[in-house]
Amino acid sequence: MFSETVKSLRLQKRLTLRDFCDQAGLDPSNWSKVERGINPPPGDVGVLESLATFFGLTGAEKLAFMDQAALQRGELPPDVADHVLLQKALPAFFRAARGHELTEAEMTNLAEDIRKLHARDHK
Amino acid sequence: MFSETVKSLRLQKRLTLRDFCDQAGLDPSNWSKVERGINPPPGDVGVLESLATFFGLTGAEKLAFMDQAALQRGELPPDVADHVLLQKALPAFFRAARGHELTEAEMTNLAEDIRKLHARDHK
DNA sequence: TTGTTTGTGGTAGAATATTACCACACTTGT
DNA sequence: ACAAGTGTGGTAATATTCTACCACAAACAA
Repeated sequence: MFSETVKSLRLQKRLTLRDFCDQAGLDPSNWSKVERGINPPPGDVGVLESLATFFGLTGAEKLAFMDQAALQRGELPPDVADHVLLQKALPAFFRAARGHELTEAEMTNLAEDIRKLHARDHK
Repeated sequence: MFSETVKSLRLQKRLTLRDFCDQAGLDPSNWSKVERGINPPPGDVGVLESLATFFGLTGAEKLAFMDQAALQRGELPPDVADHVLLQKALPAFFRAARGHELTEAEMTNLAEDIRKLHARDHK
């Protein structure tokens, strides 16, 4: 997820791994492993933000980027982690989905339904 | 969440903190902080499982217990963490809820709606 | 071949996070 | 007052995670 994303973003900029790391202030060896999912994404939010800036990500794109990093680390995004009410909904969400074999399309639909539900509840 | 849960479970068994820790093989000082949310819940799954067993939790109760521990640590439950398809839905879920002030009741409804949606999609 | 550039593996060191130890204050009971 | 039991604060020790360094192999070029 995060690994594929950062690699593809780097390649879009036509940068070699070393050049990219030079410009972004990262260690090439470590980053090579990050891009392959061997090492975890950086945990430091500052590093992630500078990466997002480097790639020109803003708004929703940037948020998704940060979320991907957290999720690949097996963590909750920081703003979710201290969103008390949202956290209360998460166990129910896990319960609903756990143990089911869902196709990717079904999952996408479910996610979209959630969004719509939310919009309806708050119109 | 986890902190309140374990404290209330211990009190239900009418155990002092020290007695409980003796029986469960935990350090009283650390556990005191865990019950107050100062120290994080144990990260070791084995420890959590033996706690669940000690409290007589099984099935859904046990899962919820494990989820609470992970969430209070700001982590995803391990089985969720490597549930690829579920992970794909999470960013959408975060996006849907982020930045909104939801009442607890609304959150509960949302969670319930998710459950129903899921059931419908798979009937 | 020789030199460069690319990505990668292994691992030591640093940085963090977790746990355990010890001493203390506060109660309660004798 | 004393003793025993309760929970807690501070911090040292430990364990874990993360990062950076170095050397290497493959591909490519001169």
